[in-house]
Amino acid sequence: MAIEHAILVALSERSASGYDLARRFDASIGHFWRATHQQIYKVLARMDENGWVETDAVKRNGRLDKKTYVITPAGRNELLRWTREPSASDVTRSDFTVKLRGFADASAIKSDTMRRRAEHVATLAAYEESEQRFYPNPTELTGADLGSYLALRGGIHYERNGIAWCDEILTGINGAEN
Amino acid sequence: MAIEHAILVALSERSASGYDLARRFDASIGHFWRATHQQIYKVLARMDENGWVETDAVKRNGRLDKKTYVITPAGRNELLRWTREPSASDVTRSDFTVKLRGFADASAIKSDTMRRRAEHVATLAAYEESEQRFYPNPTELTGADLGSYLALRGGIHYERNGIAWCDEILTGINGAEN
DNA sequence: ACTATTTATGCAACTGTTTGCATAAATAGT
DNA sequence: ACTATTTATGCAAACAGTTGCATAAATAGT
Repeated sequence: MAIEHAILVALSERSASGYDLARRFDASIGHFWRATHQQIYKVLARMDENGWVETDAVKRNGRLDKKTYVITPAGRNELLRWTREPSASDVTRSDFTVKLRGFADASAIKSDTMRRRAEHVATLAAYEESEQRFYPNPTELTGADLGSYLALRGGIHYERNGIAWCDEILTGINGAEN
Repeated sequence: MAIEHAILVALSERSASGYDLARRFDASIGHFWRATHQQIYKVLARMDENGWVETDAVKRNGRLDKKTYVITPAGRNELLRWTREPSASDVTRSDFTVKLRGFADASAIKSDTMRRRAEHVATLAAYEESEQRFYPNPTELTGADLGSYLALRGGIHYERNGIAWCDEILTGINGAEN
């Protein structure tokens, strides 16, 4: 009930092959919804049966056809229907929080926290670069551009928050050592 | 590679039956790892085979035995081994972010955002109450208590961040309407 | 020329998770 | 007394997602 919709959003921005979609999931959409190419191909086939997407398959002698998927009116309709449903609250399945709560090895948690902090810093830098590059005038955005911008802002908030939490964890662990 | 560990953490705090665990997952651990009772029973059986937990089954004539699960030394060992592994970065599968990015219906997104904001406010209030009640002197915490406290702090950060993002989304959408 | 990577698609097997169903005693509410 | 809820466990089917494998042409690097 969900990767379908992520694919519909991607295809509503621009038509793409399964391969293209896999790369777009790796790049931007993957920040909030990861998917492998195998999974994408499987789901695309199902969506084709549902009539949410159409494909113009290009024969390539010997090889499997190259298919570009296009969202259909029925697909846009489904996207709209789903958008109007209240969204389920996202339960972050957090390995790290489980680990922290268990607190089985303080020094291992400390180094893992430092590693994660560095990841957050790197991702934040990438997001902020995108923000500057693609959205220099955020107050003028409308429609899908506004949506993409606000999604990116969510990522920025998320990473900053992650850094602040890591710092608090490190302070807490260091404090307990004395 | 994960619900097992969440159960080990829960059992390291205190032994419990499958039913108890399901309730504890509903209450506190469920904030970062949801699990149904069916899943918990299945995983407990597997963990028993692995020797990570032991059970003292109490015969109850006619009914299924009542089982209390206790973590074994092998279980504690596995918890320690896992704690020392670097944790996978949590990919929040966020329905809402997909929806926001698609931006298929601004007014639906606006009301969904308001609804989510209210949820964040309510959860934050519950977390803050726990914080005051159970951790009045955070600087004095050590070991598992410190871990639980820092996990709770993560939840507080997460909810505050969620509220801030919702506010930004609402400002953005309202701005675009004029 | 040879080699490695990228483009491009997909099946199969496995693991994980959810949903629906079933059972049944104990307890609390009316 | 009757009814509803809570306690307590679990199977089975369906669905979702991951991992491993396979194919093969085009392109880029040495």
